[in-house]
Amino acid sequence: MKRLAVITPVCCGPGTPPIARSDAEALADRFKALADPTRVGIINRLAGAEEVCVCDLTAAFDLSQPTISHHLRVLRDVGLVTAAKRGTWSYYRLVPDAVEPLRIALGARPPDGSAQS
Amino acid sequence: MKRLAVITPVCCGPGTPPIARSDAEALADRFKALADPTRVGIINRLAGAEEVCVCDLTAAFDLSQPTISHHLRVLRDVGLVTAAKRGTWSYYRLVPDAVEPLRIALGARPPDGSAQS
DNA sequence: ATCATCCATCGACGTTCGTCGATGAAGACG
DNA sequence: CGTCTTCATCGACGAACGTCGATGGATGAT
Repeated sequence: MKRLAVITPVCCGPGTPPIARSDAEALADRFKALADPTRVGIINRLAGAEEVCVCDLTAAFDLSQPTISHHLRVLRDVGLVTAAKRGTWSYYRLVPDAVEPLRIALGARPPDGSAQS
Repeated sequence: MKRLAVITPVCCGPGTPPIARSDAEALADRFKALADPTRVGIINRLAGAEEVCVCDLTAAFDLSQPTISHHLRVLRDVGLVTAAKRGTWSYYRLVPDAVEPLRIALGARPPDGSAQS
């Protein structure tokens, strides 16, 4: 399991001090979780539906079931997705609060009120 | 050198068809370039200034000069930054158009007119 | 109880990655 | 010219990653 620190200010601006090492690591861990086409595809599917069953993902990706399970674990470990087991099936969904710091790090304005120098 | 295809629609929405494999690969390549704390730090510095000299980066990161040069090459290869050599020095800057598809893939609304189903 | 389905974990494999020291090209300055 | 500085490339090495087949636990159906 990873730490998943709450990433503090994070972004840009001509006068802003450079990012802290620990924040850069936290961001890099999340970006690393997105650094694979299959995981990008999984995230994309999760973004298009409330919830997705693992069985649908194994069907969609032409990879072995353990491989899909592995990718889901990577995404879970950095907090980008959560799993919920109901009956025999596991359902995954996105965690918007984990995605947002990434957008901000890429220069997106925070959606509303947030610390901004 | 990598392909750097123009990433087409890309995002989300309940009825949207899943992302194409090639688009997922193009996105993953860019995310992979961000999947390292040092490169996140470099991008962050580039976001905070018009241009940054390589000499400043080697001074800032406590890594060897070849290592910094390697990280810059990774970022260049995916088109996230560009280099300009003036005299003895090389200056790097961000390429906003390469960063934007990543924001969009993470669910940020495109800033103005863009294809959106 | 038996069997089938869904899915997570394990162990192994080839590949890719991050880092370094060494080297060399290009320009600045005597 | 020769010498320094700046930076990119090369080659090597250990660590991390993506993939798979095999295994096993949980649940549901017969």
